[in-house]
Amino acid sequence: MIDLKFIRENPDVVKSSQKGRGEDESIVDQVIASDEIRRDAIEMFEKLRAQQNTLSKSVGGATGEEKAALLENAKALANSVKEADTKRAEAEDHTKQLVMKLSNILDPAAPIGGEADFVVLEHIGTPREFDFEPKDHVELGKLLGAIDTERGAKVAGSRSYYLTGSGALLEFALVNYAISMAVKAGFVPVIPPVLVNPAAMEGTGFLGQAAENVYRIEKDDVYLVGTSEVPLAAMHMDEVLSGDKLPMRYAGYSSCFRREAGSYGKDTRGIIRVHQFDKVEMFSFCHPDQAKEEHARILQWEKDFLDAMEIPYRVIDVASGDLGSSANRKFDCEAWIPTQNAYREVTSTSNCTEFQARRLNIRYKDGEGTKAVATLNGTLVAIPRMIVAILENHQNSDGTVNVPKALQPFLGKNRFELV
RNA sequence: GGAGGGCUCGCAUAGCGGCCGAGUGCACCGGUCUUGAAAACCGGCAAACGAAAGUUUCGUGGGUUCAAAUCCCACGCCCUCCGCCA
Repeated sequence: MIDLKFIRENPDVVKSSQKGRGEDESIVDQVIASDEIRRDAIEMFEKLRAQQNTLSKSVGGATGEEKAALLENAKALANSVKEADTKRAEAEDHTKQLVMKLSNILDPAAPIGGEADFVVLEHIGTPREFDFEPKDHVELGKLLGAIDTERGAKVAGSRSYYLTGSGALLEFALVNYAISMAVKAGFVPVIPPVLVNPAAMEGTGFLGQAAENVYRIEKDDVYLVGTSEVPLAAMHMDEVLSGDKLPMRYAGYSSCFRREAGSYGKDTRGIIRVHQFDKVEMFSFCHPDQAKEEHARILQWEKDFLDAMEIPYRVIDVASGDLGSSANRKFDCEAWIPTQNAYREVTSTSNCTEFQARRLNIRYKDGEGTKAVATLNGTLVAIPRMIVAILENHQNSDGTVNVPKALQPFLGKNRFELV
């Protein structure tokens, strides 16, 4: 949610941001018109209410005829108050609905355009030259007894899989490495609920355009989260944080559930795009003035992780049209996937500035008052995609796979053998 | 799933339909006193919007009333007991 006052004072900024995203800019004028009605309605209501309060107080002290007369007046006034209150509520509701339609204001530095208009910020590492035909992760997963997509489909449908043997061990190693790295960096490790209520889902912005990708358990009115960003952000919903404790950083480990509606036919082979996976997510509540620096730090931790996995990757500055509605800027790390001859997204970090916090009512307090915090999120490791990257990049001609040095202590071996 | 109890300012509690945005204790902040500290005493201390007047907030939402923390209804959460259960 964008600050209403900001919209009122800077309509052009909001409009050009909407335009940059390819979204409706006329909402801005609608908001401003609705806001005027809203403010008038509030003023009207508050005036009448003040009158009513005074009058009501005098009724208590009065007696006899005087009291009867006062009551007469008070009754009439009560009706106008009720009417004015209804109008006020409607106007506030209407305005809020409009404001909620607006996406976060773009960082002016974000590239403008659609999915293909990203800017490559840097390349790290060099894609390996194979002196044999590299196998893809599905084949390697079979040879190593690490991934079983066939039985996954049998039991749970398409885009489902079993991680077995080395695959399961690799997940534990990745998670352990990620969590120990996060703890060293000062993150509080968290195992959050993955079943959340509508307020949490709505507040983090996943019931808008992203709603079709969310699993909902209708009977109990709860949702399965697609990322622990949801429970981590909502953890401090309706709270006032103390300014001197910022930034507050959490590393959440959870399963993530995604319907993947609208991605039929995309990445149907293997475990690049699945309905359920585990992920370690970084989340930070920070001072709005420091959000950009924090964003850079989170990106650096993502890079550190990929460096440790010894995987070649590039960092892109995601274009405006491809940002989530809460993000004002987003960087993706894309790992080199040899058999696809392409870089594919493995981690992603978004700066949501105060947008998400306003929706969730999360503020901080310092000497200057109480204001919305900034929230940022970033993937430390999303298991399946990292497994794909590791298997494909570190494979040997016989199908065995070398374990990156950083993971060796967690696995107790330096190579995954064939089964 | 069944039965009961509860949700008020950081914590603990008081609260008769109007004198309650709300008392008390603890904690906290400032001061006096003290070589320093403790104790004692004095003062302050919920939040949001607003330039201010003022408005809103006693779990949430509705209702009754001129007037609701206080009465009524629904929901949520917490606690205790029984049943079931990893």
